[in-house]
Amino acid sequence: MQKYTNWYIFAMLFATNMSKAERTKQFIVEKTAPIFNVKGYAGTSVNDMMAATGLTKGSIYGNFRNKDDVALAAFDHNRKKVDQVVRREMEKEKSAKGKLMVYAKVYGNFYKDAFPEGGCPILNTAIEADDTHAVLREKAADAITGWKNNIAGIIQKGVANNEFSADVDPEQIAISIVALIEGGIMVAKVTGKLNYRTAIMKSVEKMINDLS
Amino acid sequence: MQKYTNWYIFAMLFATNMSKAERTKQFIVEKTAPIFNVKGYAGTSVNDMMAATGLTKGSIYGNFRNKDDVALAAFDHNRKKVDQVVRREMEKEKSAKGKLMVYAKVYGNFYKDAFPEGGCPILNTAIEADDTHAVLREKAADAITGWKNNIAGIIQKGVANNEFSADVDPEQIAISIVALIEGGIMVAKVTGKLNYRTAIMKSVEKMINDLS
DNA sequence: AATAAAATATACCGATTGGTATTATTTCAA
DNA sequence: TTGAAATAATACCAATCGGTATATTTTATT
Repeated sequence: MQKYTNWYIFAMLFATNMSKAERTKQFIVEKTAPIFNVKGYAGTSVNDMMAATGLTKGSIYGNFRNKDDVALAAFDHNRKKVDQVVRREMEKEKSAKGKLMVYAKVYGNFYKDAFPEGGCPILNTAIEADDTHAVLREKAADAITGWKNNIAGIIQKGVANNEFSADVDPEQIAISIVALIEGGIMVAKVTGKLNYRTAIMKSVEKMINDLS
Repeated sequence: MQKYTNWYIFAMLFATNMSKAERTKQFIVEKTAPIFNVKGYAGTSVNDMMAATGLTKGSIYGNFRNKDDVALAAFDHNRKKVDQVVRREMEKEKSAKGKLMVYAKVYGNFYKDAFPEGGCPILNTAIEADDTHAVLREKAADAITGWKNNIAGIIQKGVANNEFSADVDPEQIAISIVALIEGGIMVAKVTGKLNYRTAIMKSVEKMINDLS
């Protein structure tokens, strides 16, 4: 009579539930992520989220506990979007210098679609959250440190195979490249001047070239 | 009978009015400026402004048309605060290199009181306002460009008296120094790591040293 | 097709938002 | 000291805030 064990039924229900829930959750995140990146956390209202998704409060709050949860997921989503482009472009490069130059290219806006609306989510989140939202601030800080470690690792490999000179300080250069790029994004975005961006990216390239 | 002409009475009343009004306006700006710099424009409420000043709405709205006006004045105030420290320190320096190094020193946090609570107001305002508040965005953009011009002018003088080599591009270096410093402030603030800040400021110094 | 559950919509909540009109108080010249 | 103007405090406004409880519709399983 009983075709399925209780365990199986439970598992299927659970799995179905999860996959559907995850689908709508993903939908909400995708639609709200650019808004959080443009208006910021404090500037984005639940009404904005409803307008962006076409869903009602009940639907949104059925999938997320509160605005915070959506904002956190939206940041992760925005970050992943940039990361994917960087990783994809970096795989094409063999040399350490080539890999480092990917950052200058991606953040120098040669790949416009790399960034979500509103610019670099790490930068935006760092500035808004550093004094007001501990969890978001730590997420932004982790992103910075991870990025720095990534660059430092590439530099170290370049030193190891004599592509770069031995007396460079990988950590110092790595965090400086991060700062220069992020500062460049801010400057270029707020002034809207393309030549500012290209000038700063030239400095990034010089910083990389000075390694060898 | 009439000791004073109508014009004189009007002038005195006007002057008195202005000076008193300016005093309370100044008070409101001074007290709210750090809050705008920490919480941002969208994150700062009229209640916050009342709490910071100890004044009521009637008093605040009697001196400012709306929240916008206070925010604009607060930005100018915060900017001036940083500018004053920079200018004061720069007067002590004679050489072009010495003058440029002032930025590394001031923004490298050797003068902690130079910045209002919340960090660099130009950076904070640029990030929040670039997509949401045209007037504030332009103020931030003007600050960036003015700062860049200031640095470029110093470099040009350094080139003119052979302190720097003739083949440097003052504009390119100037905007890059701005970007590196602002990016450095963001990185240092969000991570809280002092060694990040010192590493980045070392790169600023290198950028300046490379001029000669 | 029936049913249970999951997803979404509706309607509402108290609190807070930015802002205003009015009243009370302070300031200051005459 | 007084009277008028300047300033600040009070009380109130509609709108919106983030969030919740309940009702309705969709979805999936047997």
